Amino acid sequence: MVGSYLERAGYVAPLVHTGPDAIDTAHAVQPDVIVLDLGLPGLDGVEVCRRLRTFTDCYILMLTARAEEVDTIVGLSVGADDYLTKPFRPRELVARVQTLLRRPRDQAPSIAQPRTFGSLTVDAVGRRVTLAGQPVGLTRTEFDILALLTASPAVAFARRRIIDEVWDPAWVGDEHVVDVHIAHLRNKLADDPAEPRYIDTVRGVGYRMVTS
Amino acid sequence: MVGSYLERAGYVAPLVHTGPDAIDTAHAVQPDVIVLDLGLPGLDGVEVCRRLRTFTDCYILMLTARAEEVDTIVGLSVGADDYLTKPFRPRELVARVQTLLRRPRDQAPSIAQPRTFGSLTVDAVGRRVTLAGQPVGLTRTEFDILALLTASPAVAFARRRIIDEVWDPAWVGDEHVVDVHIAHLRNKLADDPAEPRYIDTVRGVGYRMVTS
DNA sequence: CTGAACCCTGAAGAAACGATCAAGAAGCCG
DNA sequence: CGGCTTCTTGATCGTTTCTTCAGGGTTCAG
Repeated sequence: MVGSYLERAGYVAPLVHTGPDAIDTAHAVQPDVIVLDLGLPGLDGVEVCRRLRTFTDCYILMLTARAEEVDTIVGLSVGADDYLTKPFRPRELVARVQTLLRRPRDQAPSIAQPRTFGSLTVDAVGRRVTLAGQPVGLTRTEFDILALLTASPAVAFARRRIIDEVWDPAWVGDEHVVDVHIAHLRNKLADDPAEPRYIDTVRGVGYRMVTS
Repeated sequence: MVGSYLERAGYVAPLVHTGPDAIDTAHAVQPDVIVLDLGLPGLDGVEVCRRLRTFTDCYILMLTARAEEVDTIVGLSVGADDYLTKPFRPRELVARVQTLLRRPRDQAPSIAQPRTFGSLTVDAVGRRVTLAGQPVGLTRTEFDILALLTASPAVAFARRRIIDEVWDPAWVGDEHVVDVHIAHLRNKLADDPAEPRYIDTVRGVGYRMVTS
């Protein structure tokens, strides 16, 4: 469906159905735009995107399932230029592609690099955290909070903001859940709240990464 | 809602509510991104977009009602760079804006920068204050007052105004609480009320940043 | 010059806040 | 369906922060 609409709009649109094929084909044809379905079998779509970004700076338009909004945010941070949530209308897709092609090109695509804070390393794409080289086992929520904080280390995040981004804006409940997860995080990172090396408490507001 | 989310994300986001206002404001502030609601009264949103394009090449993100797919196509053809259909989640909007701003631009994006007054630096997003490079530990209220004053250094803020903005318009109590917090602030900033370098007393009114 | 209004500041009680723990609920995996 | 992990709630405790109050200084108008 995607391919036929793009071709009817005048584009040459080779189709592949697996992640490895996508990477091979991208190498071979050097496309201007890649429409990437996150539901691709054989390899995680985000991972495909990251790999594509290692050798091409062409536009990447992601297709995601409506349910996973988090994916879209990750997608954009991983180097995608735009995304569409399913179900979408074919004309929308075509319009997006056209818009992308009207744009000037980015010379330096931003690949989500692992971020380091002292001996702490946060790999947002691989969802891995290491402390002094040792892997740290974090739960999903703990990781997401840490990923959010480390993504913008200069920003003081309000509890509500953390909830909006990590949970869902529609979430209802006590904002201080965040505190508990932060406590667990600090515990696992051997971080003393009174003398924090990683996570700062911003009293009356929320939390922020320590930037010395 | 749109404005508050963008501001929380660190952007300066003036709000206007009619098409003519949008055009005037765009002329005045030369924005990096315009978020344009197609449902704007007073002028057809598409027409507003067309007129904006006559004098600016900033990014335009359109907000449209889900029902009108045609609008989105027209919108893109008329010069919008992206669009979102309502209802959308605030995070989506912020992510889209951020993606737009990651694109190569002629000028640097105007993300809220730390403000400096002599050797005083106020970082509103990170909620950090430094004096001659040294971090200053402010309480929430102290910081909020300073952030308010520095946001509009030319404005003399009445005590009541400060309370409305920093506390809550519903707050009841003695307006002169502000004085106490100002005193603490001045103390921490080594600011002498008789010879203020940062915070001026406006007798009978309130306080204002020193503008030398 | 003088009184009244206004402002500054220190101190102390009151309120708010954050860290932590434990227990129950919910979710996930086999 | 269990067993296990993870999440959420609620309560407690120590600490920080806010507010009030009062005394004393400063400014301004008459």
